[in-house]
Amino acid sequence: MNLSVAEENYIKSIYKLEESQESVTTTGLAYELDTKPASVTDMAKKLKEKKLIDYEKYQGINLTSEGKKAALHIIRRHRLWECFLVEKLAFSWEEVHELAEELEHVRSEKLINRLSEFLGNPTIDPHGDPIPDAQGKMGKQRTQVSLDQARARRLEVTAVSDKSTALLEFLTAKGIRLGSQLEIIERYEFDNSIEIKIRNQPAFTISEQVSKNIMVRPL
Amino acid sequence: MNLSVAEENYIKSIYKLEESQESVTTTGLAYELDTKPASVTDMAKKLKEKKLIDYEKYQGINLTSEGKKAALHIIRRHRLWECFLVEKLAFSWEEVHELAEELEHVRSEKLINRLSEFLGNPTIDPHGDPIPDAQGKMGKQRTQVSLDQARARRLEVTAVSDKSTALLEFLTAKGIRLGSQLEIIERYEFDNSIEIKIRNQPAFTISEQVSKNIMVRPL
DNA sequence: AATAAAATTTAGGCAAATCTAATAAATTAA
DNA sequence: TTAATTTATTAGATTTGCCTAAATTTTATT
Repeated sequence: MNLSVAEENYIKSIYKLEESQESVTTTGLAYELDTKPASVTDMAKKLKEKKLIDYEKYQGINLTSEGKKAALHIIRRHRLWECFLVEKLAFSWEEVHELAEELEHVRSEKLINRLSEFLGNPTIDPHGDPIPDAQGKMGKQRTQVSLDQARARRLEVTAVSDKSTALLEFLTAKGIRLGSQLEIIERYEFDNSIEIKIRNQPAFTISEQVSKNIMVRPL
Repeated sequence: MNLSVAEENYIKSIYKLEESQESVTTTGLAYELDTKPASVTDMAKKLKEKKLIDYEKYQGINLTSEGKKAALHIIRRHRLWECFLVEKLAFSWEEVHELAEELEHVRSEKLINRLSEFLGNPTIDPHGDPIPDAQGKMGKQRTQVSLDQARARRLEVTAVSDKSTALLEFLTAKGIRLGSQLEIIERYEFDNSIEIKIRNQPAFTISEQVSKNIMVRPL
């Protein structure tokens, strides 16, 4: 199956939305891809034709198993390039997403498998997300919840959902990275902000918007 | 200046043709890009508009100094990726050209400069071609001639002009690579074929078509 | 110099991916 | 359960990059 860059981006976004939400809507996908609903409808017809999605007028969009397989291959490429950029070229985690968005569209099984090998077949990327293997199989996500819903008091950061430079720069500035050990000091019901503390540094407060995007596991 | 992939490929091909020939014609460029003359005319108008080429109807095409600068940046990306593929991912020299054709279109100064550094700032690529530096400056090509025109008897292979898999596989099969030391045994005027010998291996004959594409320097 | 041949350009079209504006369906609210 | 609102789709254009066929210009030949 030969996909255009545009088609690959649609498949990837549909996968991403399916992962978090229940249903993928025309408007939601348009928002995710920074395009217009009319464009999404057009592309939906094409992807249905290629049997990558199930789609009926007004009924929303779902990846077929073939679509899912395609998505996992794209995600594999994306995450392996992110690893390369961070580990070999010393980029920081907030810089790699945009670059990987471009590199992921170079379609060569051999290239990507060699790259994986070169990197020691990593299983998680710089944002804590699992990397599908050559067959598209993804290691179980470690049981993790977002920080705003965590029940334990002492937690370890396992991943970050939002890959925007803005969030990642903020986290870096606050000293939060993968593996950071946090202690919840206080939860403020008014705006759902949380006061947290890392090691023996002074405590600070983060908004709900931020805590929703930090994935953690109890320590 | 933001160039599309198509525009970058045109610029690169024009540069390549200017390097070898004297004038770049519509038909020649169409052949190089595996497209039609009419398409070249269309694109010529666009590139002229962008001040990357000098172009007047029926008068052929020439890169402006800005066009040349753009070409050197693309070539730098191409050749650095080739180095990466060969040195880090263990690809052979006949496999890397096609992959680099795709990777070269990822436009990030930072990425390419980090990559260069990671590779130890190489100055020649796996086919013996010089790599432009970050400013687009290229180290002088070592004085080299193609094998069919070489006057000395003992020669060293410094580069290969044609990057086709077909030629490179042939050379590999014959044991010819960068740095190989050749001895010319005989030249046959009839078809301009040449009998050569490497080290203490048996001599063999290569066609003019092949020898034209092997660059050498006298030993 | 006139004509034939080759090279180049123009005209008109097509496919991909997008857009805006208009329409239709589904959902929510009154 | 109508009406209002939101969501989704269609219709019709646009841009980029390419094409074929026809026309034009340049170059080569007699």
